[in-house]
Amino acid sequence: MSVPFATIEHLADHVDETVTLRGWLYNKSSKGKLHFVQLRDGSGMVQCVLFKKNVPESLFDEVGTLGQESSLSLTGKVVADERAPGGFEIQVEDGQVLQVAEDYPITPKEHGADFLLSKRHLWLRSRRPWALLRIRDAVIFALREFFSERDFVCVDSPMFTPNACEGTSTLFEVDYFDRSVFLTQSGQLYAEASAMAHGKVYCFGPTFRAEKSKTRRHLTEFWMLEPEVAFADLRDICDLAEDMLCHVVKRVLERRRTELEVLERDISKLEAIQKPFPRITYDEAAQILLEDPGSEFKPGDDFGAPDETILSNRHDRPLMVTHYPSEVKSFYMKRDPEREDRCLCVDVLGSEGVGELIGGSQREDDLDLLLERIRKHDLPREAFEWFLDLRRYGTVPHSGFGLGLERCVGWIAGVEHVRECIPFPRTIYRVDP
RNA sequence: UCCCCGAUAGCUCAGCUGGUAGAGCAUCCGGCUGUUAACCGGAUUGUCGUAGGUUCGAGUCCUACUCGGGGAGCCA
Repeated sequence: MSVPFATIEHLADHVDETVTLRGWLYNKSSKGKLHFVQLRDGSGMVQCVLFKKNVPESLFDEVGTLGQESSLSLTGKVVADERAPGGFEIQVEDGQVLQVAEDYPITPKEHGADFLLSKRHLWLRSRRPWALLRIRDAVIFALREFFSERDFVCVDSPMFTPNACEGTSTLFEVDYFDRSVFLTQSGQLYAEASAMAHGKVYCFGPTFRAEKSKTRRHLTEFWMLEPEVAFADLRDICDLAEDMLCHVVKRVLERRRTELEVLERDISKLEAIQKPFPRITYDEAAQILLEDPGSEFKPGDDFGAPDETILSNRHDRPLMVTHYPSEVKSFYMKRDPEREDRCLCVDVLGSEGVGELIGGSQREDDLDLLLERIRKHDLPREAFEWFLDLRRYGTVPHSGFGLGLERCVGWIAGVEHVRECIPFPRTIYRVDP
């Protein structure tokens, strides 16, 4: 008689049945003639109980010597037991050890960030990274679902680009046959081209910044989702960002409860993420900061990270700040027709003081104005000719934004550092493993 | 590029005004039929980041360097 395989995630469907689980030994404690094995199989973790009198003696002895992360399969009856973490346990009858692992470096005790990152290929197996990357998966799925339901087409932008989108200091240069090209730092310009073909598009892929940033909010390689919508104005794009964030949070709450609990996330903070998000202008935000003794903000400046924290901490949901001074923003953003020194842009600051999650704008759709800005910013016009074509042939008002995936995951999961929100983080001083 | 902090056992750390190195965990041995980071008893564990300097004597003080962490700027 063959025993069916089961996954720990779906054990509730197999109560009082005998199943075989295949996985790794996460932790073990022995009490003489009794072993408790915490088995993980990728889908979850469950306690397996081996009584000496219930299993083959060789298996009992062998399990007694197993080190952390040894691979094995265990067969037994699934029973509900209040004493077991998770509510279920396996009363083991038989099993097989696949490999005896020795001296696994990551113990159940505390470790430092440097050590864990140097062992990232193994650290992925630990509870916290496991939960976090499953939340990341749910965020990605929910984002694609959201845009698909709204008839957006996913049209990805290239990774290799011939030139900078804004300046050249933050680009990684790559040998490309007999010339050099750069790794993209934004898919936006290409997304604008795609939007003129499909109306509503988004691109989603890795993005590279050679900035020497060393903060909890920065990676040199991160994932960015960038929708671009023809005929949309600033207000449309703000509405879109708001709906998108609400959808993603709702889905994570539905599908990743267990993982949020592993991270000890305060669920009520996520349940508060509902429409409408507060929207204020740069000038209103500036007024708040000028009255705050904790801020060093000066009128006309962009907001620093501490300023963003002050602003976002005033609300229990994301804050949208619009109409920044044109001077501190990019050349492609459209000016406010009512006030030339302000542009039609929005930054979305996550709640709980996490800072910028989204940056977006209505795009400049007038050829002459765009030419003038390219000149003013000293950008190489030849490189932008294809982009200018979009204004020559049927230009329309259009808008878009960029969402930093890892920042979004960190915000939802309540995790401070973005390096935990991507499987293998790349930072200025770390590209291994 | 700038500012701040750190580097001692496999891991996390302690080591006072300078006097030849310590704990917990991991590992190994023994005990235990309900553990939740199990517990109890025993054992093993070191180029104190590197190179100079001061000193009778440096883990400790000084200088430089290397590596890493946090932050600023910039951004998502």
